[in-house]
Amino acid sequence: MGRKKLEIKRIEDNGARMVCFSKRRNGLIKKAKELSVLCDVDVAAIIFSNRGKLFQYCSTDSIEPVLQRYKDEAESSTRSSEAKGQSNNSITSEELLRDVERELDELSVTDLMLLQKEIEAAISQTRSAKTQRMVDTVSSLREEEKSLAEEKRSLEEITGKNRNARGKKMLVDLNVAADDQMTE
Amino acid sequence: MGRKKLEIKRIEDNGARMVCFSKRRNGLIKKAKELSVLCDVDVAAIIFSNRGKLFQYCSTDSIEPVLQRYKDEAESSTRSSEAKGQSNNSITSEELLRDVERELDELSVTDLMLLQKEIEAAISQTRSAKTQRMVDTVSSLREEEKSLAEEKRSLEEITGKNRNARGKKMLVDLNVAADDQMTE
DNA sequence: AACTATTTATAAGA
DNA sequence: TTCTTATAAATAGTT
Repeated sequence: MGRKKLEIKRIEDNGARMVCFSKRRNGLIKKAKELSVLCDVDVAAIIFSNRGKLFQYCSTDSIEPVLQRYKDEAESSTRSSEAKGQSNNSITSEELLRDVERELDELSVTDLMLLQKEIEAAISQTRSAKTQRMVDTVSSLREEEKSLAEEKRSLEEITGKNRNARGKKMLVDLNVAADDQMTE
Repeated sequence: MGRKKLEIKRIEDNGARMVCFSKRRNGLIKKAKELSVLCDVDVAAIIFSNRGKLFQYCSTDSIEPVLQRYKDEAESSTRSSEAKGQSNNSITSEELLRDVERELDELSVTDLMLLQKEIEAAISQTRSAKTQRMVDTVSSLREEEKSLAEEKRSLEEITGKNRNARGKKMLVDLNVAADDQMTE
C-alpha cells in the first residue's frame, strides 16, 4: 500500500524505519480497536519500540483480565526462551540527536493527542458497550446455570427411583445445596 | 475497505460478524508480524473470541518476555505517578483531561514525558467499581457453571449405572458430588 | 506533516 | 466455507 511494493524485512534506513513504525503502529492499534468493536471480542496489542517505549491497546478497561485469561489458556504450552536480542544500531551522533528530537516531538504532538482520544473513547464507549457486554455475559451465564440445575434435578429424580434410604437423604442434601445456589 | 463503507460498531448479524472476525483477526496478526519485522520491534497481539478461544501473535518465541516487559513498564508508570503524589485510584479521567488541556501549552518536553506516563497509568486504572464487580460476578458464575456441569456429568454416569445395579459405586459418586457441593 | 499513487485489506456476492 | 471482485483503507515515497 504505497508508491512501491515493500518487501517485508527490516528497514535498514533509520529515519524510514521510524516513520514506518509510527504509521504502522497507529495502523495496528486502529485495526485492533475496529476488530474489538465490530466483532465484539477482547483484544490486546502490546508494542515495544526498539528504544524500549511501550505502546498498547486493550479493549477492556484494564489489560490485566486479558493477560490473566491468556495465562490461564496458555498454561499447557509452557516454553521458556530468551527475549529477542537487541539489533545492532550503529548510528552516528548526529543521527541519534535527530532521532531523539523527532521522538520527543512526536511524543508531544502525536502521542498525547492519541492518548487523549483514547481516554475520551474509553469513557464514552467502554462504560456503555463493555458494560453492556458484561451484562449480556452475566445473563447468558445465569441462563446456562438455570438449565444445568434443571437437568441436574431431573437426573436426580431418575437416580432416586432406585435408591435406598441413605441415598434419599443424600439427595435431599443435594437439592438443598442446589437451591442455595439458585437464590444467590 | 470493501464493497461498502462499514461503520465501526458491533455487527449484529451473527454470521456476518463471524466472517468479519475471521478475516480481520488474520489481518491484524499479519499487520502485527509486518510491523515487527519491518521496524524490528517486539509486538504481541492477544485476541479472545466470544466463545473464549484464544488467538495470539508474538514476535518473540514466547509471549512471556513481552508480557513481563509490559508489567515492568506498568509498575514504573505507577511508581512515577506515586512519586508525584498522585493518588492511585481517585484521579478521574475527566480531571486528567482537564489537566492535560490546561497545561499542554506550558509544559516542557520532560514534563510532557512524565505526563504521558501518568496518562498511561490512568488509562490502566480507569476501572470503575461497578465494572470490577461485574468481572467478579462473571468469574464466580463461570465457576458455578463449571461445577454444575461436572455434577451433571457424574449424575449422568450414575444414571447409566443404575441399570447395572451398581449401587455401591453409585453411592460413592453421590457422596463425592455432595461433598463438592457443600465445600463451595 | 501533508499529499497521493499504489498496494493491501476486506465487505458483499457467488 | 472459500473464492472473487469492487471498493475502502493503509501507507511508501515524495514535497
